[in-house]
Amino acid sequence: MPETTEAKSEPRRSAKWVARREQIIDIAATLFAERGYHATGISDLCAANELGSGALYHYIGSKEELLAAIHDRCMDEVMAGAEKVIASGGPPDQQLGSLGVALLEVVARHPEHVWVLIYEFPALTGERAHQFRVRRQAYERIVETIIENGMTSGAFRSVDPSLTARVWLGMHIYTYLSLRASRSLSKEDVAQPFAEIFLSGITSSGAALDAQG
Amino acid sequence: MPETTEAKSEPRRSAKWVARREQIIDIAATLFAERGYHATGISDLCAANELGSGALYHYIGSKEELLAAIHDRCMDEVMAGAEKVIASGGPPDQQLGSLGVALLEVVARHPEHVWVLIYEFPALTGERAHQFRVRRQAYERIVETIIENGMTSGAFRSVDPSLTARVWLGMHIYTYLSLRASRSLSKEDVAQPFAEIFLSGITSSGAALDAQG
Amino acid sequence: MPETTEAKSEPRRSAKWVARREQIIDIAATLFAERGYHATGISDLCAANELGSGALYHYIGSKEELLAAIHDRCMDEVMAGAEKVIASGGPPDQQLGSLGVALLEVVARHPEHVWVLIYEFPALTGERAHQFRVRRQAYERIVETIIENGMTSGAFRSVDPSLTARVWLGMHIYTYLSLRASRSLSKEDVAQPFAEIFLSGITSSGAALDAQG
Amino acid sequence: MPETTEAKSEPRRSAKWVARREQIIDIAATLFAERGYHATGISDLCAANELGSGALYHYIGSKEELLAAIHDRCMDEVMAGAEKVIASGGPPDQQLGSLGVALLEVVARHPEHVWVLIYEFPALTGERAHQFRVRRQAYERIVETIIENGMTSGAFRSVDPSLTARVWLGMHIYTYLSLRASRSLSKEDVAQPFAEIFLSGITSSGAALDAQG
DNA sequence: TATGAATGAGTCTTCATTCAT
DNA sequence: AATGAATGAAGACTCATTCAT
Repeated sequence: MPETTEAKSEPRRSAKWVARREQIIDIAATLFAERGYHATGISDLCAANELGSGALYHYIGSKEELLAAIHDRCMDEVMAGAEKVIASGGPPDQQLGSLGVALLEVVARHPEHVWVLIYEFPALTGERAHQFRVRRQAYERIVETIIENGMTSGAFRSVDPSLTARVWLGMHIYTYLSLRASRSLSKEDVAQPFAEIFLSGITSSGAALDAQG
Repeated sequence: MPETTEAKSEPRRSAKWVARREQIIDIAATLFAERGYHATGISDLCAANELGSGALYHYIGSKEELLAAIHDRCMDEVMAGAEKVIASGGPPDQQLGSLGVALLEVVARHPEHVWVLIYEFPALTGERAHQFRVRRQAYERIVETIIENGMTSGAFRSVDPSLTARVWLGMHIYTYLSLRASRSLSKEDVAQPFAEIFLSGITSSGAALDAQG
Repeated sequence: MPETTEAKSEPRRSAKWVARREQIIDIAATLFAERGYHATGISDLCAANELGSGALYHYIGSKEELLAAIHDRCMDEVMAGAEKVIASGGPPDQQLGSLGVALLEVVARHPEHVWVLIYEFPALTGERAHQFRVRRQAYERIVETIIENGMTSGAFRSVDPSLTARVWLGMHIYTYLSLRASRSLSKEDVAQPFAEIFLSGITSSGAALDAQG
Repeated sequence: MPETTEAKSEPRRSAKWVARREQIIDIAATLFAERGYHATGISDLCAANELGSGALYHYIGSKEELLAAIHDRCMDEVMAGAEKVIASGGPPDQQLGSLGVALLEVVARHPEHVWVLIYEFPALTGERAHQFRVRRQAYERIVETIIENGMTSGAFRSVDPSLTARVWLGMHIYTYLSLRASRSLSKEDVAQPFAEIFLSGITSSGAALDAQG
């Protein structure tokens, strides 16, 4: 008599459950950053959370969902920061500086999460991988747009916006992470030099560094 | 300065063996870059090489040794290129330009290998992981030294050499790889813009871009 | 003759508790019939009953006890129907017809329960499995006895009583269930044809179908 | 650089591999029939085949594929038998008798396989479940057609072909299996009584049993 | 050189059940 | 009566590696 297949919907969760879940996500981010996603077993996560495997799954759904949660947590904050910067207006060079500060704030707040975001995105599959790519491209587009605006206004010299946006991104994320791995470092130490190097690298002669403190 | 990460008394191998091994390493690099090191199974490698698992192990020793071989292959070429640039002397800004071209040449020649080098180094363990870090630091030191020389000679303004070296590295490797993933791109398209952005970003006012073609 | 498979000193239960338990048993029968006993998890039962797992266990004792309860419920009714038919006497062909109607009435009233009875009895273990076999054999014996009586009285021709009893059983249970799965079907549609096929199949020439409406 | 996803094709297999696989399928059928599909673990299959789990998977693909193989094996033989009977022509009552003998031959040759076929088909999922239903219906259609032909020719009285086909099927499969479970039984012992009961049950008065030996 | 069967520890995940609240 | 977090053994399955041929 096998007939129906019901679709399951996610049950509502208590505040306590949500809090514990976030704790687990953060601990997972640390482990994934230290050892890598594939090298971190469910049993490692259990041990680090002092939870049996069954109880862990009470909170996580699956290992990949955990990875996705780490990604989402960062991306949400990164996008929120970007939107605030865009909303507050100002000249392109100043916007780029603020965007960098906002980005580095997130990276400094959750360096392990960002590390995972950067190095373990190939472990995402299917729809989750797609979603991640879409959001990352949206962010890249924001940077490109500011650069294009700067070119239009004459503040920046003529550059390839897409290539230059990625230079800016690489500088802020990979460089920061790579530095952090070998030195103890605050975002204040780097936001300024990054802005100086990058902005003086793309600013039209004469207009340059005045806006930057 | 090719230095391999093995020590044990290896049996002599025929030229044919060596050639086949290199072929296998290259194919492995492609697969690792496409799917990730952990997601690529021995059976995938067997299929791609049209070889049984026993025969594959004839050539590779172990999966991690294969990964190490990919790393070594890149690093050997990168270090060789760097040494040539250093040996030919010239002013720091010119050296940095040449170093970038040399680096991008390697990346363009073996983009899959470099992708693996960047994204899968956490999969290396023990002595191999250590060796890899040592060599990478040696390269970073070369870049730092050029920057320090430029500061001494007054060509570059006063920057943090270590931080700035990593900006330069990130720009050349991550940025290039990230661009390559979304556009078809030759190294000629990017070496020049990279040099312009970076050098004008760190050059003392007045000295700037004249030396760059 | 309702006999349940439990022995231990059970606490007295309120009428409300008993009512809710029966509700749960019926819902479980539906789920087990749809998806199979093993494929139906406790969490499915919880969801279908809108009850937490703790509360569910308040009523069911264990998953297997639930399965046993489904079995018992059917068997109780089937045996009760059989006893009534035997008690009312009459010639063998007429008794067999009445027995078939009584059996199909139960199957029609609880088709899911019977489906579970037929397809999931291997999931019963130990004493419960034994009890179930004993009761089924008792029913088979009743059918055999009627057939033997018919042979003695000359109404039926000489057949193997055990084999023929099972033909009769298979016809009434499996056939009905199989038909129900593909068509909407009332027991009235089939009780008559079953009796005609079966009785004319075993009746001595000349005596046949007269007794059947 | 994650880009492609290759479709895998089944590798060619040696005769030895195929033979061992069939052995494994047969042993699995026995275990599934004894304990049920869900109650039989991979480790049971390993033990029964004196094989490690890895080696077992070398042959089976998955547990469900094993179940499907058992189903296919039976169905192939059943359908082949049916086609031979159809091809050889003859009057409907004789065809039905031959079909029954052919069916019982398969059931007698692989009783465990057929038991699994009957009781564990709900464990099949997706496309495999669909395929199985399609083939079963095709067989039912063959029986129906013979019955319809008999009605047209006047050999059989007017009955519901679909209902009657299922009576015939239930009689041959469920009844035989049920008998086998409690007695040692050869197909010769039952093919004849089945034919007599069923055919005299549907034959038009006067035409009856003459064709049956 | 090459094969491919075999290994077995290890993977993620599920599940019936219990228990403190 | 009810909740839902926690348990932990067991589930199916994978994988790098070895070895007899």
